[in-house]
Amino acid sequence: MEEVRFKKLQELKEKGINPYPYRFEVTDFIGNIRKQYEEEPPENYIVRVTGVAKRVSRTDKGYMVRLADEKGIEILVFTNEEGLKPKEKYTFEGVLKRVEGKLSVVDAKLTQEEGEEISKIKEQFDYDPHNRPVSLAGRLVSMRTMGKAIFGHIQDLTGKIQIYLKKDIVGEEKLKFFNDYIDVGDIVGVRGKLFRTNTGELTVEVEDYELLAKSLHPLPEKWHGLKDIEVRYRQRYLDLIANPEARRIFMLRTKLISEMRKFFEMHGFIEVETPILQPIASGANARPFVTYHNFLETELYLRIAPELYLKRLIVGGFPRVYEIGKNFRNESVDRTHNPEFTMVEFYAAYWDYHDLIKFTEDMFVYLLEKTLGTLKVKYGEWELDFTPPFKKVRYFDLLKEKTGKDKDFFLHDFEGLKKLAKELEIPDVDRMTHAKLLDKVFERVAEEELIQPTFVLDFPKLLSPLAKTHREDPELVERFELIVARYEVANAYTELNDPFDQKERFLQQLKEKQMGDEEAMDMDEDFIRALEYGMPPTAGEGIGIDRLVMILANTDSIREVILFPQLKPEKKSS
RNA sequence: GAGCCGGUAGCUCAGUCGGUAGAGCAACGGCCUUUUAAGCCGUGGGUCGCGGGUUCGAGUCCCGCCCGGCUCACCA
Repeated sequence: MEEVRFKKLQELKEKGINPYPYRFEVTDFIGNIRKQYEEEPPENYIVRVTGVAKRVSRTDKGYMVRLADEKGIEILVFTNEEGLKPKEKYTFEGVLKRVEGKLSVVDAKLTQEEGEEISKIKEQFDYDPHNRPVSLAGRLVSMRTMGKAIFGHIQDLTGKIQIYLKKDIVGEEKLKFFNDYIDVGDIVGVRGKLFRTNTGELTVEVEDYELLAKSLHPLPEKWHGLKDIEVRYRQRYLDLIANPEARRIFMLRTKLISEMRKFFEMHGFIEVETPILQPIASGANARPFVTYHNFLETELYLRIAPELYLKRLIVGGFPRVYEIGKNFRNESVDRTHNPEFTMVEFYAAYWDYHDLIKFTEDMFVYLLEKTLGTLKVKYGEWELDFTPPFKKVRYFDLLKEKTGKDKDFFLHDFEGLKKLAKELEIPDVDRMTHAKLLDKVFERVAEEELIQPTFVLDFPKLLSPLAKTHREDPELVERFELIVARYEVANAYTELNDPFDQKERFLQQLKEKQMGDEEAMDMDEDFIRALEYGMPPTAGEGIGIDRLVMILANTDSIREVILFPQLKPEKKSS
């Protein structure tokens, strides 16, 4: 198949036609053009339509019916009704919605009552484009040749639009060229006028077109798309071409990050960049990647967190900073972990963690309204409600509620805690430090049930070497985690700015490391020195972007929200 | 790292008890000037993930390996 296309490519070159030309004047993105002539139906707009079923197709869940009225105007109906037959007349009641740009009736049910004409409904939301001239470009994703005319769809990131070439307008030669040399998958540019076909679809009547790039490989199948998960990740470009859901998720991700930047800017934060190559990997509990700089003759680590650098900037007098960027952790890869992942970390001088709670709620409300337009998010079986104030619960209150044991037990009865952990069937209990064990027990008994957005407040000090001691309890720190759908989405605290206390905490971490905790933090002497110059009272927070996108996109795999997730290299079979 | 599941045409998938490797879409040739999962007639297309073994005979059974998915263990 590739050979046929390669032959076409050769022939084009022989004809003196460049199959890879330099530019094409585009008047707009396809989606923008469609938006101008297509109105979005209101939420939950119920319609009743009557028409003849022209085709009944099975989909993943139910059936898709192409329904036409007497004038031939068509609408798509998605239904679970069984036994529908083509050429029969039906009336459906359902919700009017655009599916991939086309007006459709979803969740439709058969009804005996009188239905409206399809054309009446479509007129309200699909406008006449009045032969407006356009120049559009995109990938040809389908083609239907009809002798002296050709239909097809071209697609860009923003949408699809039908193109129509007929002999009378485009000319015999150009029509033949399209038939002979243009394939599904090629990038083409078209110039022509917008009109609606007999069935009501917005279409470019092509006056002239250009091949903009030849595609040598066939595209994935148009109906089932690309399902092979491995190919979807390894060749993400194919996934993006073939699967609208993939495009939707990454558009959502882009939108979220862009709105996040706006929100920070609105609140006086400036965006900064701190080193990814760091001589000391500290600021989080994780194993780093190690690399080597030839000229400096030194080992460097890919950062596991930007925290200690961002706080140096607070010392330097930047009162509100944020950084959106990658962190790298050399741990295993699974459904919720990629070796490189995106976090936003932000720090505000003169705030404490109470300010951050409010700020976080405000930010989530803002982001949700800008991206999904709702505070109630469907995630798997659950409906997550982000209406503030979010639930708040103190760390040890939650533990006490679940286990009946109090803070004293967890912090001072190491042997008792071990026994409890064993009862909870936590593995490798005997090899864990006190801090690690406490963390595990909390995860096992408490996080399981934290589905709705919940702030867990006031963590034990031994789990938080960079957080400031709680003003009311020396065994706690002023820290919270925001947990949503069992994921730790945000982690924040009033920052420790006492250099002596900070040094003690690092020393404690070194002890933990010696006791076998590979992820304990390293001492950063210069960071201590920075604190000695004086860091104002400060609050800081990190939000995991990937996990947040997972929740908004309603997916349970981090690989669905990272464009190019890490996979093992493909082995060449040579 | 352990357990379970998967890998068959470009894509989506069938493949019975071990007995000639299949369908739809895509491709190729023909017909067709408002089609839309277009339609109609015809044609070609396979390292059955890789390597070994058992067998007269392996996509199918056995062993090893590669890649992916899920679950578990660790980081978020």
